[in-house]
Amino acid sequence: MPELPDVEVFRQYLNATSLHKTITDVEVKHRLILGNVTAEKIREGLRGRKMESSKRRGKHILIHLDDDNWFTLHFGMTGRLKYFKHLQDAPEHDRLRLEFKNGYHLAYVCVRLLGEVNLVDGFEEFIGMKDLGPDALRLNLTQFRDIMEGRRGMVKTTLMNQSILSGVGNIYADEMLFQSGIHPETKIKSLPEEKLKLLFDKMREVLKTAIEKKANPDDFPEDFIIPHRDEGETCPICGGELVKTRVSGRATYHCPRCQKR
DNA sequence: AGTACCACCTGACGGC
DNA sequence: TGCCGTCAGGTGGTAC
Repeated sequence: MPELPDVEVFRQYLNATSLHKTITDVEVKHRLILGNVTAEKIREGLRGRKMESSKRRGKHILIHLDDDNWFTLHFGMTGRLKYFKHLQDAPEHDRLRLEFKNGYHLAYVCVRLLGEVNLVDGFEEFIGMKDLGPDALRLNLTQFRDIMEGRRGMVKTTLMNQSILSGVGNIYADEMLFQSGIHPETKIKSLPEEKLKLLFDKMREVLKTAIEKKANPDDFPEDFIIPHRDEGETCPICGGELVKTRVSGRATYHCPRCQKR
């Protein structure tokens, strides 16, 4: 689930439910989701604090606390947030749970424990620690060209490299390449200028559309490939059969007719 | 710089 | 029904 659009939706959810409320209790329910902090530090750092605002960089949410520290969330492959009142409504697999003064709770849910929470002094310090490239939605065409300049890798692998640009994952990489008519294994350096611009435009369009639709594939436009990522499914544009391959170890779907090498 | 492979985890699913 | 291999939208390390 959690690529840039999903994480942006989580951030909006957090903003709508959990800002400006005093945190009265913190429960770390599983240590594997802790980054460079101990359970003690998380508890001490959050208890009595309020979350005042949030930012997103790639697939990370950074929450500004009222003591000027930052509480960060990453969701791995299976993370999400859930705000609820009564403990009997607590979701399964919640790994961190905050309680607010109003009696409500915010759960950080992460089935596979591949996500991570952190507590850091500064925004930039965190970005540096994770070596995150510019956010895929806050990047202009010139910056995009500069970033891609001179790269010898495959286009899909490059799009998913969080140090080069952050936010694009396996699913949405497939979508923007499909919308651009680019084969996922195309070498960056062999992409003509206008194809690179098209990819930039489609990257933004796909991410923005997904956010508008609350990252729910059921509501995606008819011509999106995401709802058709499955064996034996057909291309929503030409009707041909989609092909599943593996690109840098990740399941990849494309339409051989619409995305020629 | 780029790639291939392994590892970290849990849960769902298909085959037998 | 139950066991087993395989796979899953992320990332990091290592070896080539």
